[in-house]
Amino acid sequence: MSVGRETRLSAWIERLAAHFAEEGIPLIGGRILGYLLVCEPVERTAAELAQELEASSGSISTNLKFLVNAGLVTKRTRRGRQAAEYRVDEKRWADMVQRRLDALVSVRDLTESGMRLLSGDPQRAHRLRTVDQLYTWLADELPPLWERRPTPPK
Amino acid sequence: MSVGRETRLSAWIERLAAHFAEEGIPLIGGRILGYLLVCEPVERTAAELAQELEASSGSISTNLKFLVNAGLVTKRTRRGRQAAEYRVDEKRWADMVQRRLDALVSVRDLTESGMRLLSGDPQRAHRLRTVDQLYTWLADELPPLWERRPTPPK
DNA sequence: CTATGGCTTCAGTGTTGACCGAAACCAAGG
DNA sequence: CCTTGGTTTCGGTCAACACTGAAGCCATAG
Repeated sequence: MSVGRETRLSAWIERLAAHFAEEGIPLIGGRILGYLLVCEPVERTAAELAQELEASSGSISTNLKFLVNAGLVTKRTRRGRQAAEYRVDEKRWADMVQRRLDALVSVRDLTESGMRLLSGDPQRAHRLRTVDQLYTWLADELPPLWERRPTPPK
Repeated sequence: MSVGRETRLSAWIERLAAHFAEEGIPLIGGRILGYLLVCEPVERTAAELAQELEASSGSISTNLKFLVNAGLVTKRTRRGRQAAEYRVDEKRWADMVQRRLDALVSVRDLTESGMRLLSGDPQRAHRLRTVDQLYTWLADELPPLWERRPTPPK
């Protein structure tokens, strides 16, 4: 006996949330993201999310604020509707990825200033130089590659 | 009146540790890494690290175990020496970076399986498709780029 | 075999952060 | 102005984790 699509999607949402939990995004925040990526219709109110994800209204509020602030979710209010509607802004997903790449590349600033402190003692700088060269290569390669990324039309 | 190089290096170590703390590496672990990158001579015992970094022997032990396990630090024991000596293995730093890139790319497995669940409903899959295309591009580009990385001679 | 120095283990402490649920707050509608 | 439905704020709980320091463990030296 096979399980329904919605059940599978629940499991999928949970896996996605677990992945991002490891990267520092709260579990409920990850669930919201996953749910908003696949729900129909695309917009949901905070109350609907609380019920669907079985989370407290407080947690939903906190995490929605976080996601809106990160740009991944947009909030829309409408005249005549007391409830705000939330939806993912899938286009902004790239921003999040870019932030992660930037974090990697930014280590180069550290290795670079470390190398300056050790200038005049190449012997002692040897270990740090190896690391610095790696990050210098990353800093040279990643940003241009990122720029060549195909942006979705429309 | 200017401060000495060792003082500056202490501050540098602290900045490095702070950076990696944000990425989930314990503060003391980060300090050990930074210190082992620039200390002279290159090898230190756990006791020396504890004194130099003003941390408890327990913390040093735990974090050294963690770093050795991650491959970033190697432990060496010598006949006639009761104290083991630790040093950074700067070559292995690339492994850590690769793990981070892999974590990014691995999201593609999630988006891919999500797309499968939504096959047959392209309308509903639209948001996820946008995200999936981004990670597909990353999965196509990053591994080959990484392979082209110049590995240090010697 | 005993003593010594150093490393690791472990129980305990303090802190951080996610989460909950109730209370306060804020429209919009009667 | 009061009510209603919804959202945000806030105090409190709980679990996870970094860190400490003391006790235990090992290996070496005498």
